[in-house]
Amino acid sequence: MKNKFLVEMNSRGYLSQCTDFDKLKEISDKKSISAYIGFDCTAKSLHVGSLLQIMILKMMQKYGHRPIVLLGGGTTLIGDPSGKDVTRRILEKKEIDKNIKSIKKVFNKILDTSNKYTKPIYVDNAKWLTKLNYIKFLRDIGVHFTINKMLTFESVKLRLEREQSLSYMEFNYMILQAYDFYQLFKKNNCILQIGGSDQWGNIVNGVELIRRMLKKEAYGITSPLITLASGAKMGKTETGAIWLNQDMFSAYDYWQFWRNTDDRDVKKFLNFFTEIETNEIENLFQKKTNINDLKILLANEATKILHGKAESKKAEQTAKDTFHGRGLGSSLPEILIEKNDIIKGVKLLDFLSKNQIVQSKSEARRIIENKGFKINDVLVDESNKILEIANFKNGVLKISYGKKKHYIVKLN
RNA sequence: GGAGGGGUACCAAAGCGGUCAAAUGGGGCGGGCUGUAAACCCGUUGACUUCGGUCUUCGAAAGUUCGAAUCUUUCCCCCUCCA
Repeated sequence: MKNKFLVEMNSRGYLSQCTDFDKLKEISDKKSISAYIGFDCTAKSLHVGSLLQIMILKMMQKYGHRPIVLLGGGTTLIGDPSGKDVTRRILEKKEIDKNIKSIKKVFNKILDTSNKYTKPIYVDNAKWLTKLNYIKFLRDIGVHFTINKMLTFESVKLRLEREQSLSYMEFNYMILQAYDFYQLFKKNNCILQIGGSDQWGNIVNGVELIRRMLKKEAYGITSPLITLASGAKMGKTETGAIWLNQDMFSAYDYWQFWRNTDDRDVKKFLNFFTEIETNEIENLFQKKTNINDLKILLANEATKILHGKAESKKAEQTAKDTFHGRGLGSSLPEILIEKNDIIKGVKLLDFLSKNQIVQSKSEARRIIENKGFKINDVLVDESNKILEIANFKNGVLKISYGKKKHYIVKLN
């Protein structure tokens, strides 16, 4: 049962680099192991950029291995310079703790929490990092790191080359991350650290620290950087990030995000973000299944993993109603409005900007001029349009902004 | 420490006394075509507006002028070269 873990990692494309693939395979084939991934807690929610890592943890569970989720309450206090060319905002502990609580929700949704052998363990490195004694730390841990080597790391080199400042605080990040791995190895018998490809240097540091301090072997794996066909960065649109927490990004929007995948990325995404067997995915493509059906499959499966089957079904139905029928989907965002206000007369412009559908009235005007708004599928052709009772059908009205954004307005 | 170059909208970059709410390109948004994709084409991209205009923007502050992104002064920040 356990013996396919690394094989599937590979076939799904989760695997980029590994410190010792054969040895790790040998170990993980034989027994259940624990592996950890660290997550950054700079925001209230993770976004799809972190989803690949979470999928890896989920897959481990399938093969009987135990995921350890490190929510970096300690390291977030410092800020990882990897992949960043500017120092990040420094957060306060209180804010970080709030973020951790919020981020945890997503893991509990995606990962299997019912099996006591593979149930995820949550750790917060603030627990040990904030208690470190500086001198002791330097003597015990610091001796194992040479500045010579640290300077050769990509994250450091990049900053130095561009003559962008790298504070001493940030410079220490990699040591702290290595120390995390050492702690988890010792306390939780965690022999593997997984991370994005930008984490390779940090992970290797941990492996080496463990070898030096404990004379034991630990392992590291990195997942590839996801590249989109368009060349854009995964999960970040101009409008904002694709958040995983439902209160920041609805299940319907999430479903839509996957439904709108570029043709060229569909196969990759099915492998990355669903649990459909690799050879089955291959089959679907062999059979030349309609690409739009595959996108729906992708949206359904991906949404199911994060938001559950019911939400996923609802989103699919809403999409069907909205795009193929003329109905009102139940997952569309709803806006309540007082009946009395409507009787008095509400300017469409005011309504749109007040409810954050657009940023300003000027923007709303422009979009109306560009034929961008519809009320109950009828084009709005005057910018001074006033919402009237007559526009409501059974107390409900649909406003469409472009082809894809729809809002249900209900009388209160 | 010395010499020079520069900070313009989401980004890049022009403008260098009025015709500048600021060329052009990228990105975004809307429309067309389509398949809720890509490519392509068109429009749009500071706010408010009774659609006549009005108000706030070109690193910051002060000044010159009827009038400043453009000139002057001070300050802040970046970059290049030399030591």
